[in-house]
Amino acid sequence: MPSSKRTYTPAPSAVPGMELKLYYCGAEDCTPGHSWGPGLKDHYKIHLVRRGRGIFRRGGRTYAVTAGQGFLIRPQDVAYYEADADEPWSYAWAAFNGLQADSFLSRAGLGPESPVFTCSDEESGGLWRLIEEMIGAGSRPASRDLRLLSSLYALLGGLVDRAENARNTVLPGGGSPAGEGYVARAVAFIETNYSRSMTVEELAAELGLDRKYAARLFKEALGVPPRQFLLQYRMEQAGLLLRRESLSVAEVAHSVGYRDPLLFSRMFKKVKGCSPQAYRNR
DNA sequence: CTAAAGTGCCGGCTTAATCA
DNA sequence: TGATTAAGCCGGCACTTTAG
Repeated sequence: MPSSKRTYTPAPSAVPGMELKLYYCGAEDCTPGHSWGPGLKDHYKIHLVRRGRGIFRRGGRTYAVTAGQGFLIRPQDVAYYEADADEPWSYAWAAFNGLQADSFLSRAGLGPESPVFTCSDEESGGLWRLIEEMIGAGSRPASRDLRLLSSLYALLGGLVDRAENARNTVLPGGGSPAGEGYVARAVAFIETNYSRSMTVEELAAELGLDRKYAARLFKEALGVPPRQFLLQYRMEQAGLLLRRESLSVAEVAHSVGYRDPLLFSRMFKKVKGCSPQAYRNR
């Protein structure tokens, strides 16, 4: 009888650990002035501050972070953080990576330009508990991997909910300026749509705002207009892709939303100061 | 070269604060 | 409590600049 070979190859996203994978987690009551960095990591890491305060620096900006807030370090971010000298923070962290990590974080409104988030007491308590669960998962080896992944998904789910709550509570007279929720959504939209030809008009429609008004809020919050931000973001991504020798410049161009490779090269040179080919050769 | 994007100015609308 | 004023939000219009 001829043997019939039967195979099943799951899609990458269905392989446990490819979509989302926990690297490590922990919690610490820091000593005054305790710091890390400046340095970079090859994965995502979320810190959640339970008590005290400190600073987080990334991309030339410094953020004061206090209890109830958290911050995100992204792969290849040059980051630095330091506990306050008088009221050092106690925080918990979860480090992870995976194909879906970036898109989940975008949904949570956490992008390169918005690495700090603020929770209500209730939200913060819930997220803290999840990290405690992760830390405790080691005591049950049989189900450890499943429990860790489950808690990690719940943690990201909690962050997405938090972003949604923040959006709904952003009203005139509320704590933060009305534009911030919109801007976080705009950044998330750009991060998930940069690889195709997208327009600012489309971005504004996504937010339910007039194009000009959306652009104004964007520039006020981030200092650059939306299209400029999109351009820079595309070129950052292109730079990463160019380091992979296997992709041609034309393929990189298409990957970051350019139909015309010549135009891509022109824009790349404008932003990075050298042609894509020269950039790769370095 | 054209369409899209950015910007300044203006004015309508809503909300909040103040006062008679 | 109703009128008045001030401030912020938001979109229209007209114009210039720039990406594609």
